[in-house]
Amino acid sequence: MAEPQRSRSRSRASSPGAPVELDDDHGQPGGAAQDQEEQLELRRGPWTVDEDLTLVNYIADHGEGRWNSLARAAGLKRTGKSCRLRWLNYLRPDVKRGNFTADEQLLILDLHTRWGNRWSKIAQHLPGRTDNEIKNYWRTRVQKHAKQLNCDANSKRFKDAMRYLWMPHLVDADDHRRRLLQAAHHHHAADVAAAHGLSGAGMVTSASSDSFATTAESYDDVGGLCYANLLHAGEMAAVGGGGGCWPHEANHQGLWPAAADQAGSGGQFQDPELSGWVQGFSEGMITENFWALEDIWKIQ
DNA sequence: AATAGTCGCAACCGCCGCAGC
DNA sequence: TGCTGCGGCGGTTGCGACTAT
Repeated sequence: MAEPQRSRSRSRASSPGAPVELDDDHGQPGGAAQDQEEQLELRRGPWTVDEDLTLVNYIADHGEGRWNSLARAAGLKRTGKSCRLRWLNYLRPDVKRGNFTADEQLLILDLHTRWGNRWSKIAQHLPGRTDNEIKNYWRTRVQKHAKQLNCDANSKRFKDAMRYLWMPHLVDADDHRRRLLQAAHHHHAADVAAAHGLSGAGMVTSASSDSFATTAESYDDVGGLCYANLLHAGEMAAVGGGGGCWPHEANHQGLWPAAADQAGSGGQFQDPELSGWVQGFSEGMITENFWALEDIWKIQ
């Protein structure tokens, strides 16, 4: 799928943010002299705070769309494309920042297995995440690990490793985290209830530590929603055709073999070259803090 | 403390498809 | 039907931040 690299000049190498002459952008036709004058003024490179404010305020007043005319009307010396990208990837109020949760990682792996590099399509299933962010995640994290395994990220071998090792453990991590959360909630509820001489049943409390609070927020806000998206059978059927082979779904139906089983005899994952890695993977995963992607791979 | 190497992210690029004329 | 402009997409890369030596 990798497209051959196209030769091009990279203007960003010279003085970021400085006005430069556009050499190509069919959104900027080079016909009229006035247009050429405007093109000479166009900026590239990192956005300034003032530019961000201008764009945000303009969109707040007038809404999105018609990016080229928006850029001109707002007085931004940027291409419409640049404005659109900045808004969608960074300024949009619902854009979510920070590390991907285990849920999100799992979802990305799932959807990439199914759709390949259809980043925008994948992003539609991760609320608040942009295709650019997902693409970056894949290229920097996932492909790095594929490289560590000496296989291509798009190869069957790596996909098998993902399907039978990585994804099950991410699910385990979520289950583990869910249990911890429940325990934390229950524990806290019980404490409060005891203090008030009440039964803890049915009480809704916040987690009792910062880490739990963070985890709870990310899980409830993101993971639950993602799972809800994923586990709608109708959607899955529409998405893939034959949803029965859907690893995530199968796992939740109790049909998905555990990684340890795969590492041993009789599993579907029997790549001899990865057997050592698999063994280490299986033996090293029983820890308290194993939902970070990096942790999963560190044990190799 | 200085330097080299690596990583992650923001932003750019060209290509493609669609809509309007 | 062909042309033009635009929005969207996936691929790529420059650069700052971080880490290792």
